[in-house]
Amino acid sequence: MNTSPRPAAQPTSCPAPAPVAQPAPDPRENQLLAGLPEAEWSRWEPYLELVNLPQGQVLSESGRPAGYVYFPTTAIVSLLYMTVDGGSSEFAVVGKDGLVGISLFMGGNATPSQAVVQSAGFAYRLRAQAAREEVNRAGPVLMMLLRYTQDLMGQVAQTAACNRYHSIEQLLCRRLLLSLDRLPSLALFMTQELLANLLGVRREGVTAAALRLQQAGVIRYSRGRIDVLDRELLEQRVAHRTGGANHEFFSTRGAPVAA
Amino acid sequence: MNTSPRPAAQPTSCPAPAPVAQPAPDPRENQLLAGLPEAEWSRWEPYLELVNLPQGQVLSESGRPAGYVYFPTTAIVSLLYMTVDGGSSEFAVVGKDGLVGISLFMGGNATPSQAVVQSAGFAYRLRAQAAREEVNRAGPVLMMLLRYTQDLMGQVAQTAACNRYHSIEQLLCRRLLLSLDRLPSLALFMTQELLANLLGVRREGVTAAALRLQQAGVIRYSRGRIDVLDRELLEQRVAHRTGGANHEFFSTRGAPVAA
DNA sequence: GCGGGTCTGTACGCTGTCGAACATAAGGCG
DNA sequence: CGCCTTATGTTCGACAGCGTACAGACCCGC
Repeated sequence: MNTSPRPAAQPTSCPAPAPVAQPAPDPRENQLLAGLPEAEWSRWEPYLELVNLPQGQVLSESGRPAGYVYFPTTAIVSLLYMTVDGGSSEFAVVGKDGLVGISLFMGGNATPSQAVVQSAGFAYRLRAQAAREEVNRAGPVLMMLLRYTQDLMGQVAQTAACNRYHSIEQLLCRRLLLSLDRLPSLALFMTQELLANLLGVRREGVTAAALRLQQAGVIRYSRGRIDVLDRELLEQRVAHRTGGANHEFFSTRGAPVAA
Repeated sequence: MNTSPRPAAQPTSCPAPAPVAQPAPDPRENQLLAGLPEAEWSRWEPYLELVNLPQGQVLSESGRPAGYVYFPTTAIVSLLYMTVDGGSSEFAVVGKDGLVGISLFMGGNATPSQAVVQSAGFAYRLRAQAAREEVNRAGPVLMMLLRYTQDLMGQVAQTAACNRYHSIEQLLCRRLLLSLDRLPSLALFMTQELLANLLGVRREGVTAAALRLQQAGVIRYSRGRIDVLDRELLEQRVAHRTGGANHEFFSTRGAPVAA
C-alpha cells in the first residue's frame, strides 16, 4: 500500500527563471475573461488589478476566505488537498484557462484545500465582493462561472481516476501536459522533487520516469528546468499501457471552456 | 504500476433486497429539499415527481443530456468517470445529502461521466427546465445548488487524494462509510465484486480486506449483504496507518450542506 | 577555484497489489 | 434433493512503488 502522504507541495526553493518574464500581460489572455460579452467586460475592466505572482505564493487556504478571485494569464496555480498530517495532493491545475477562488461565490468551503502558485507569472484579480455581485445578476458571468466550475469538476474527477490507474510515468506525463497547456513555451521550471510532491509519489520514482522519458527523446531536463522535445510522444505515453493492449485511456486536456 | 481499469461498474446482478422497502418517502428526507425556504419549497412541491430507482439504472450519461434533476431520499447514486476502454471509476457518491444532475444547470458537460443507481430506493425528480429557471432567479435555490456543487467538489478532491494514498482496506472502509452515511440502516447490499469495480481494485483485494474487517469484528457479510457491526472501528481504519505513526488522515464525511 | 547547498542518479530489501487460475460455499430453482 | 449459478476464498509468481541510504553532478557565492 501507499503510506505516508508526501510533504506539502510548497517548495521554499525552486529555480524560477529569475524575476520572471516581463511581457505585456493582456487580461484577455485569460480565456474566461476573453469569453465575456462586451457589456460585462467593460463593467469589469476597471476593477481588474494586475498582480505578479511569485512561485510558492498561497492564494487561498481552507480556513480563512481569500479576498480575491484570480484570473491567471501567465501564472499557473495548483489546487492542493491538504491532509491532516500536513501532506498535500494536487487535484487540479489552473492557468489561463480558468480562475482561482471558486469557493468565494459558492457558499461555505469546508474542504481542506489550498491554492498555491506553481509557476510564477501574472494574473488579474477581482475583489471577492465584485464577484459575488455578479452571481446575483444571474447573467453571462454567472454562466461563465458555472461552466468553468463544471469543467473543473471534470478535471478533478479525472485526477481521481488517474490516481487510481496510472503508473508514475503516466502521472508525470499527464502533469507535464497540464502545465504545457497553460504556458506559451515548451520549458517548464519545476524540480523532480516538486513534481513528486504534486503527484504524491517518491522523488526517486519521478527520477526514474524522467530518465526514461529523456532517453526516449521526449524531454530534456537539468536542475529544475524541463524542456519538452516531443509533445506528441508525451501524449502517447499518458495513454500507453506499458504491457498489454494499446488502447487509449484518459484524454489529458480539459475541454475548452469559454468560446 | 496499476494497469487495466476495472470493468464498468454496472452489475447486471446484485442481491438487492427484492422489490425494495416500501416506506412512505417524504421529499424532505432529502437534505437539500429540506433546506429550502418555504417560498421556494411551495413553488417546487407540485413539480416534484416520485420515482423508484432500481439498482443499476443509469440516470445520466455524458453524451446525451438527462432530462431530470434527481433528489434521492433512500436511493444512492454513484458518479462514475468513464475511461475510453469502457472501464469506470467512482469519484463521488450521492444520496439524500445531495442531487444528481449538476451538469444540467451548469453549462456544457464534456466530462465522460455517468450516474448509476448503486443502491435501489426512492428519489424525487424535477424537469431540467424547471431547474434551469431557478438558476436564473438567482435566489436561494441557486445558492443551494452552488453550495452543494462546492461540497461535491470537495468530495471528488478527497477521492483523488484517497486514490493516491490509501490501501485497499482504507478505500473499502471509506466506501462503506459513504454508503452508511446515506442509509438509515447498518445493512449494505453490495457484492465484493461490485465494490472492487467502484474502488478500481481487484475483487480479490476486496475479499482480503473484507476478511480482515470481519475477523476484527468490524463487519459481517455474506453473499452481497454487509452488516456494519462497529462503525467507529470502521472510521478508525480509514485513518489508521498500518505501520508507522497513527495520525489522522482524511475525514470521511462530507461537510453537512443544507442547514 | 573551493566549499556548500541543491538537484539528480543508484542501490537494496520489503510490501501491497496485480494477473491468472482454481477451490469452496451458499442460494435458487426445478 | 440435486444441479447450476453466483459469491467468496486461496494460491502463486511477478513487479511497481516504498523507505532508506548514499554517491555524483551541477551551480552559486565567497
